[in-house]
Amino acid sequence: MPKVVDHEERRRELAEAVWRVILRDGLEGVSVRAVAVEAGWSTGALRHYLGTKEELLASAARLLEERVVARMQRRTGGLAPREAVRAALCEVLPLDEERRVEGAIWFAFTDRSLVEPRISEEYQVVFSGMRELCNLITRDMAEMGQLAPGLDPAVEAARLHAVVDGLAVHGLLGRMDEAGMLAVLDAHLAEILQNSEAPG
Amino acid sequence: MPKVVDHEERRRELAEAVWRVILRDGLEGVSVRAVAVEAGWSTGALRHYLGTKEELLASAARLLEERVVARMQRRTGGLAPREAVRAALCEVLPLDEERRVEGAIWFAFTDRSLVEPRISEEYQVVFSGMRELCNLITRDMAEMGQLAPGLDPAVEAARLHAVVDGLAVHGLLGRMDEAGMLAVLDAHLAEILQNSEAPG
Amino acid sequence: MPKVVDHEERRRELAEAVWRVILRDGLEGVSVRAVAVEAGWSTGALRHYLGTKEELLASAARLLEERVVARMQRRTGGLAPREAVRAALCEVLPLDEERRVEGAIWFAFTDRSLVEPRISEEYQVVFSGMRELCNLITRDMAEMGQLAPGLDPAVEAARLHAVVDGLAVHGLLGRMDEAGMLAVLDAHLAEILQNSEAPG
Amino acid sequence: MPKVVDHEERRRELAEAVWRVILRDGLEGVSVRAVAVEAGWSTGALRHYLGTKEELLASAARLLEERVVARMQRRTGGLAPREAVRAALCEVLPLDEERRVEGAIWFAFTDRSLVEPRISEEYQVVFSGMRELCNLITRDMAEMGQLAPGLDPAVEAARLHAVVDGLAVHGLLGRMDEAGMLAVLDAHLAEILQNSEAPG
DNA sequence: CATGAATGAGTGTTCATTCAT
DNA sequence: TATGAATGAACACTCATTCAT
Repeated sequence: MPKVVDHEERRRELAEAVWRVILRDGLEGVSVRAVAVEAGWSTGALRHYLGTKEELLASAARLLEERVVARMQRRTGGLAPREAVRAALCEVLPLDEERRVEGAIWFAFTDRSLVEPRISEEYQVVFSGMRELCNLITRDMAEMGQLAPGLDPAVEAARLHAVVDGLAVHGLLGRMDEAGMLAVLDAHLAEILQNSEAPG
Repeated sequence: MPKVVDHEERRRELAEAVWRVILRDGLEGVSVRAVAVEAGWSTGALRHYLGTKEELLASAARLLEERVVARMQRRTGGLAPREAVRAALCEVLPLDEERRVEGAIWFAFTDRSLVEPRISEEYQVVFSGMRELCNLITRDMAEMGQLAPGLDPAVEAARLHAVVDGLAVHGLLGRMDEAGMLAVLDAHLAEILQNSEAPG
Repeated sequence: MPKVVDHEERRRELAEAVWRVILRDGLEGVSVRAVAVEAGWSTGALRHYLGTKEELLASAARLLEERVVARMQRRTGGLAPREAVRAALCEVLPLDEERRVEGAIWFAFTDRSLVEPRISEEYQVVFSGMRELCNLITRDMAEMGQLAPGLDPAVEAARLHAVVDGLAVHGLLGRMDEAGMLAVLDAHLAEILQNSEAPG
Repeated sequence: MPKVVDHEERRRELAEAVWRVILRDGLEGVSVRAVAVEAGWSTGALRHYLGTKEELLASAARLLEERVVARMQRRTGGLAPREAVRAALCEVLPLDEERRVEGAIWFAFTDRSLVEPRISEEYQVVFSGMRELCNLITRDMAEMGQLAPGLDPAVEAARLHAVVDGLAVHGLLGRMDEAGMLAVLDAHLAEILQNSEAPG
């Protein structure tokens, strides 16, 4: 009877090893060997679960989405709609080391997906997930009467997405500090969202 | 008498070869050899003009800035302020093939500068140039009374920059078409800029 | 189960390949590729056993010391002190093909360690081993009353070392034949060592 | 009419440039380019006088002999025989920076001549010059009755040569300081030379 | 005579990948 | 399943040398 191995579990272990390597040596430092050593495996063993370096990185990308989504749910629970929106968006800004690492990985994949269609497919879920979140936000807010009058929810979703991703890029580049990112985000939310505590 | 060679011209040729390689294989695909082949030179010949790979990439980054700035100047001349603003910003959105190419180069360098401080320094001029443009726009508009009331020019410059770069990323990823980008840009400008023809 | 390989054995194989390359092309001719070809391996395979060129050379230097020491022990066993001294010193003179080869290796490393501190460290054991031998000889002879009167054992050790290394150099250069080297060595030993069979 | 150039003068200029490079970057740092830059010439210009790198180094070797001989003559003039002998021999020991550089070059050529017969020929003059000096010393001293009784002038010349070259090697290796070298040299001279002030 | 542009093989090293065990 | 030995091409960079001008 062959040994039973949980492939999915193994892949997650590997993805986490990839992350640790990225944290330590930067994204350029990711090599099959380095990941194997980090995970405490032999180089050959990786091939059973992740055939190529590309898949290795892709698994790290999948982990990215899982982590961000999980953290969003954890941190927006129980919040009022407006605060939940702000909290959710903050989860994709590089406001601390954890999110900076995620952002660097997000960015690396964004770049790669420009020249590698296969990465692009894998990566689509990340982009679409974020766009969907923005759509939900503007649509729900519109339904709740909290979107500023005259704004098109679809256009606003795209604009919000652009603002957030643009801020993330600038933050990752070290050209914008945490306070700066939050100031812009808050200015933007203030503008597109009605003041909810509107009178009686 | 030795053959006379215009070093600056050669460097430009090389920078263009670097661009072609980046477009084809991504920035990761840029190797000294690949650039030499692309330019039709021998590998050793590169050293006369660009000593290291770093310089090679830096020259490609400089070319980017030169081109965008030149085109902005060409296309905004003679326009009214508000139209000039829109025209200038459009020059960094991937609205046609030429700008898509530039955007891909911009993106590659943005990504790379995240993990390579040296690239980061060389690349700074690109980021700073764009940020400065945004600062000029919001400050001038504020001085002309065309910035919407209650907005902080500095924050708005950062927000505008974020919107534009975010749009560029989404456009480059093929997740947003030209019309979409323009719709968001126009929505944004409409919101932050006063209608100037609003007298008594 | 992976192929089992004796790393130490491999390193010795490699060290011997390094020797052959040094003998053929000089130490300057030692390249990772040349050694790989000489050993009949692929370039990449070397990295399993000897990570860098430095380690490659170091292993060749270690082999030198091992061989000379082993031969000295083998050939001085059972000899009377004075004959043992002569026999030991003869082991570092290029008196036959085997010792000429070793001498060439010794010389190459001596030269190289002049300009490369790292090599120098690795090579120290060779120099120190020989100096220690000379120290032992003069000290023991002094204790046995066989050192010529008025001589300082420490200075004599250094002088003996100089004579032997000088002879080795001249022999390696082909400027001195075996008989010449032995004549000088014997003259030197005759001078510094008392005639032991000198009683009443 | 072609420009008249003193080739010999040029070669000397180059040899001195080679020396400066050796002093600055070590012997490994000698490259055709480095020498050309140091001499203030173009790389191509070297070819007119010194076709290959080998010739470049050979010219530096010739300079070596000239310098040592000139210094010996300068520093032994007017000295009593015994002091002149000591002074002459000191000129080939690495007792100061100038002589250390000479020694390093001497050693490099000694090494090279082991594997490159052509260098060997060029280098012969250096070895033979030194051996001849030693022969002169022991023969003259013997004729003057200052050689210790029972010593064979020819063997003693070879021994003296070996001691001096051995000391030079050890000094160059940094394993023997100036005082140590002089102590050994003096011990050796004391032993082979009669005390001259020993009348009746 | 002299230039310096140009060549292309060479350096040590790293790497993703393959495969016999 | 799992190992790690082995491959060989690729990397940036250096170099002695050639040659058109």
